Amino acid sequence: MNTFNKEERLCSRKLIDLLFKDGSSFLLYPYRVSYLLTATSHQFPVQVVINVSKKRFKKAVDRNRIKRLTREAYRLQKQKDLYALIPESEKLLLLSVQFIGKKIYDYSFFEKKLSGVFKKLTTELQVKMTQENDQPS
RNA sequence: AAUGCAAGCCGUUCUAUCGCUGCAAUUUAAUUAUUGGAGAGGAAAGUCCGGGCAACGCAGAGCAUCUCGCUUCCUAACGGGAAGAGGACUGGGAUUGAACACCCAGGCUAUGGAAAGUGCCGCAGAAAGCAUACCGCCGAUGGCCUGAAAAGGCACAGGUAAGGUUGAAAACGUGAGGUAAGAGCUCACGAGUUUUGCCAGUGAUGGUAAGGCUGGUAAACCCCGGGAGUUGAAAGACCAAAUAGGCUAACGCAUGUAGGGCUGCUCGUCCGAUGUUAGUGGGUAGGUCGUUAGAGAUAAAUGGCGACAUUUAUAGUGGAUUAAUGAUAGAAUCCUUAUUUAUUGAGGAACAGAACCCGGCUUACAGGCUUGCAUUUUUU
RNA sequence: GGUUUCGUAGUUCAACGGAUAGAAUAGAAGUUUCCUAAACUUUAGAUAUGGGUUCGAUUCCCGUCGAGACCA
Repeated sequence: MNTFNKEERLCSRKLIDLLFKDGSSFLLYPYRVSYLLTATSHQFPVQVVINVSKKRFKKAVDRNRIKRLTREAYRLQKQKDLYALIPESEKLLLLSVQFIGKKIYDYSFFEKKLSGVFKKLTTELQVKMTQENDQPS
């Protein structure tokens, strides 16, 4: 299902603080992505926050448009690109997508870049998990 | 018909697919599922004013602080609006040798008081306000000299703001009298201002008669009159587990002492230290309410110059909270550009996004429509 | 969402309502030096913006634009 309702958004203030304090991040223009794996289980495997800086885009119309385009791209791609590649179902992935570009692009641009973000994210996660598995043993 | 100005209104539309947030009905263990219907603005913006609403405070009085300032009306209220009054300005007319005053039109106007007091008015200029007199004028009166006297001379005491240069501004302007020379010192005409009386007007004010006064500046201090308690939905109310211990009541201590509260201050006024017992239950994170039917909207009639008011009828209700109102495809409409002038291709869709709610103000705005006024051209 | 402060040369700061807005640095040109630095001389450069009050505004008043700070 290509849904995107409230359970898939990251709303808890505590979890957001935790994400920005302890999470790791990478940069893939025009996005800055932060992520953190937690042990709590949830209805959906990922909760996401989409973020546009008020300093870069002064007008609320521009900010709204970027957020809507990003959200649309996320909604349509998450099922096959993201959920399929995340291995463990008991864990919850906290995700933050910040837009740091200078201007507004077409929808196709957002679609392409977000799929790139998903690929990079999954590879990084796999590396992390193999490290965690190695350490205790 | 075109152009310009002013006012008002609108400010992309339709179809399909995939989604988001409320609402109603049915349904479910469960916002679980189905169906239906709804979902940004004229400025939602700036946060510049005024309110509603809420909490805190309040025996009461004064001071300070901030703010407003022609009149009448509208409004819940306003620093907003309507209609007027005055003012300087611009254009035209008339008058004249030329202008001012006068008449008409236009937009503008924070417009109480300079006759309570204080300050300031650089440079220039004699002087910027009780005129400390540079040039000039006079020297009547006093002084000195000549002379018998009449008179004349000197320019020493002094008098003088009419004339000169300066400046944004020069002691209200012009003319006459007056005088040694002069001076609103006096008179006539005129300018402004103010007090009183009469007339017109609800009133600001205007007209008129008499009296007084005459540099500017109050968006300098200030004076006069009106208004304002403070803080803002991150206000505030409710729900609920664990832990430190705040508050209330009674008794005791103490006897209104130290200290504290009451908007910034003062007067004034209220509470009032440690202990024991009993009761109640705060902060933090989360949720629900506050939260959307309102000083509402549209239309008609009536009243009013108008802002607006009254009555009747009609239609229906955005409500998110890391924050919904969207994306893609196609078609239509409009604009720009290139090729061509049948057309075809490419690009684009003004300003801008609710955050408790209203009334204003200010600012941004592609394009279109309506009305009024002005100018030009064409036709009759 | 609310409260509040401030805009002056490229930069950091001055300036009772009063001649042409000042200083330090940075820039440009020149002197000096074999060359550079230092030193010296000269020079260009600004009141955020639109109105108003006043004879006169960086300063006073009002409206825009922009930049900060604070309130959980």
